Amino acid sequence: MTANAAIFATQSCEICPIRYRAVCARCERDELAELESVKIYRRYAAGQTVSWAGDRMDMVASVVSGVASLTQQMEDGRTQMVGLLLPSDFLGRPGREVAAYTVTAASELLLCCFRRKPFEELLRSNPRIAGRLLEMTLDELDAARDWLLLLGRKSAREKIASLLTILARREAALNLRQPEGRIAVDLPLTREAMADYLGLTLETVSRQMSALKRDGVIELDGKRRVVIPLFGRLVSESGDDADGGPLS
Amino acid sequence: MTANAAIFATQSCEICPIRYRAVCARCERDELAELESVKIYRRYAAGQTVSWAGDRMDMVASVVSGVASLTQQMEDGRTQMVGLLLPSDFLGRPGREVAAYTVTAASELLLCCFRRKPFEELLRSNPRIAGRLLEMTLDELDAARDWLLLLGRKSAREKIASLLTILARREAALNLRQPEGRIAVDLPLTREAMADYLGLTLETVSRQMSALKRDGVIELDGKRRVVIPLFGRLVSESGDDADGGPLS
DNA sequence: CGCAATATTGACAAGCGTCAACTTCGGTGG
DNA sequence: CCACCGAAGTTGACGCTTGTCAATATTGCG
Repeated sequence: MTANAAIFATQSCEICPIRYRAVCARCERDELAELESVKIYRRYAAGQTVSWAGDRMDMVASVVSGVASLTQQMEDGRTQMVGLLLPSDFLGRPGREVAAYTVTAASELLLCCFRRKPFEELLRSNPRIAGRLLEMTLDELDAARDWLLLLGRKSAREKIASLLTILARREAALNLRQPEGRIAVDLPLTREAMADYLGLTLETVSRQMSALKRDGVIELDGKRRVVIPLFGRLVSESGDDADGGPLS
Repeated sequence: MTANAAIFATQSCEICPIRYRAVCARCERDELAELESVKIYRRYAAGQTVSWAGDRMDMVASVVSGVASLTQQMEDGRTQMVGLLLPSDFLGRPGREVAAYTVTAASELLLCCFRRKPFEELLRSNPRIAGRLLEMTLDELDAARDWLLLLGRKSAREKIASLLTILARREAALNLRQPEGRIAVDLPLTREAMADYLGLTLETVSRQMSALKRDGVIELDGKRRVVIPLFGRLVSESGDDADGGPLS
């Protein structure tokens, strides 16, 4: 992780907003105390790069608040987002020296960082942390597989509807609710970042957002806030079957 | 895992072809003996379904030989492959009751199966198995992220070249070699399965295979064997930068 | 040898990308 | 408080890549 990140004073794990969803979720009080002594908070401004593909990676981290994106680039500049990290998600790969992807703060971002080597030691010694990381990695793999379906088989309109559905579900999950009826969703991504997520151009994203608005599926409140008058309607536009699954 | 699979006699783990790559790779002799007493081999014919999305999943398994595919389907029938499991890959998700994807034998397939519940107990008690599974899951997540780039940003021609490159690398890895110069690769997939992997139609796959042949990038020896006169040429057609990485 | 499954090829159309002009937003400084 | 400016977003015209539908060829198996 590179410089320019503001470093903040350590705060108590007990009152941490991601206490029960992050990699430390299963830890007991005494284990938290151990983590607390070695963690470092880092804050990044929207748009700032957290680390470049190819950089040495000496840290792993949890996203405390904000949104980070992982992206991959081809030589000619074509860009694909390959990870969208929301609060409680884990960043970094134990056992890897060199970052495989570029990490960018999509919005203001707060990370809870650990030095990689000591964290790897914890993974070996603490089955609660190792088990939770395995579970989170399996969840991420499932999410990646849904993303494969989105990229490989969905139309531009379905892709947009799917992304809005995902964001609505994650936002609702933080409030321990199911999304339904009329809801508002924050869009922490620019049109270009949405395009990189969806394998589209930003022009196509813009056109399909306009089309969904014209058809009454969404309303725009500024550029970065979307109101969904009827959540079920959006889901049916996404091409997925209704429920959203009993997963997680 | 459903019926119709032939069940074979237990064979020694010591001489297993995937001994040093599978989930059991780090186990010691005595641990292998424990696994040996509970494993069951199952064999499936090409085209046979191993398990349907939504089925109860009471087993997990390692692919011993052959190829299995994981696929996801939309209500209207659009199909996307979301996993291609080759020898040593792990099948199933500890902690999940119900299969999320349909598993099909793409070629003749031999699985080394364990009942899920006892395997979950092993994960808790045996850090060698848990650690290896975490490592394999992280590798799969990386592979899925490369796949996202392929689906989101590559042309049909680049997609085909990428798939052939992946298969060549995996086949070479089994023989502990680096692919280079003139090599032959088995194609364990039909044109339709290739299309499902690549997010294309089978017609586009067929056309691009013909184009690569016309341009001298590949030669066809029957439908299911591809000769690559110059591996580097194929890689440059794939859109990836040369090396293929020091990964794994 | 014949049939069904698999693969190839062609003609055409649709969806999305490209290039370009224009508009809106949001923050800064006068 | 408002005017200005650059960044972000929208819209239009057009063309290319890939999908669709259909006919034909090839393969492998009984």
